[in-house]
Amino acid sequence: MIELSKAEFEVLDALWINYPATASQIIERLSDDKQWHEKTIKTLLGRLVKKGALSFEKDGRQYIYTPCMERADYTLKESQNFIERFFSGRIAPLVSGFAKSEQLSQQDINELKKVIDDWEKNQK
Amino acid sequence: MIELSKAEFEVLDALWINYPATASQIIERLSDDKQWHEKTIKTLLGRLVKKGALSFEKDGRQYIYTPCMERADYTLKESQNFIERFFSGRIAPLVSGFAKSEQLSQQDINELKKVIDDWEKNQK
DNA sequence: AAAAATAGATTACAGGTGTAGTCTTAAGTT
DNA sequence: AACTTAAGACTACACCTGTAATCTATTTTT
Repeated sequence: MIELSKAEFEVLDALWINYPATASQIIERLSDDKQWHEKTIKTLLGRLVKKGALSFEKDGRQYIYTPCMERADYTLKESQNFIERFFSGRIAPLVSGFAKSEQLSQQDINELKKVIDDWEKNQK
Repeated sequence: MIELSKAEFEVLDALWINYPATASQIIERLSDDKQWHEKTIKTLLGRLVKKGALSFEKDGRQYIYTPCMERADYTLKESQNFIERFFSGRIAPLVSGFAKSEQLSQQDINELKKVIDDWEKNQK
């Protein structure tokens, strides 16, 4: 699995919003939430390319970036990893922790029920 | 929130198994799964103390360590953080990702149902 | 008592990370 | 044509991390 740092992930996440995209577009998207210097983001783009998380094509002297993987695939792997490390690979204890500390809303519950429902339909 | 590295967490996790405990006990516990050198573990214990994750009392020239927080509290915070970063704070998409990629067993489903059930009882 | 083992403290060191600054070169502007 | 701007490449640098080795002082052991 490609290992990304927090900051690298956030840059990739900005690209996932819509791609392919240029560095300036990505910088633009990140400017709302982050106070990152343009140079910082470019460094991170370079590192992402080096790690194989992004590819690019040249357009004049600009690069047009594209992610090398889908967000859902990446987050799934990260989730598995996380749940393995903290909950021995079982997902219910994580949810249970949220429930016990009142972190679950009725909406969360409804969504979870739907996930379970869909899963069960799929088993038939 | 105290930020722990992967290795630091694993050392703390060995202490959570049973505490208070001495460095040698922790080293002993970790020896099954890890090929860490004794010195490595002691370095990590030192860093955990410095970060405020552990405290200790002296017993002769040994230290007797105790975690400064509970495992459930720590993992809850990590979970919140994780879910915030990858799923905008909503838990269902994480579970849904597992479901879609066939990562859920019947046992997981049963456990999740129980969590939901308990939650609903608690609402009444 | 001298020697050896051991506890923790201090030091080491390469690779990752956050956060840019400087360099080089090409494109746009005057 | 000369000047300025902007794109990416390269460099920087402190702190974190994994992974110990060495130092110092105290117990054990012989």
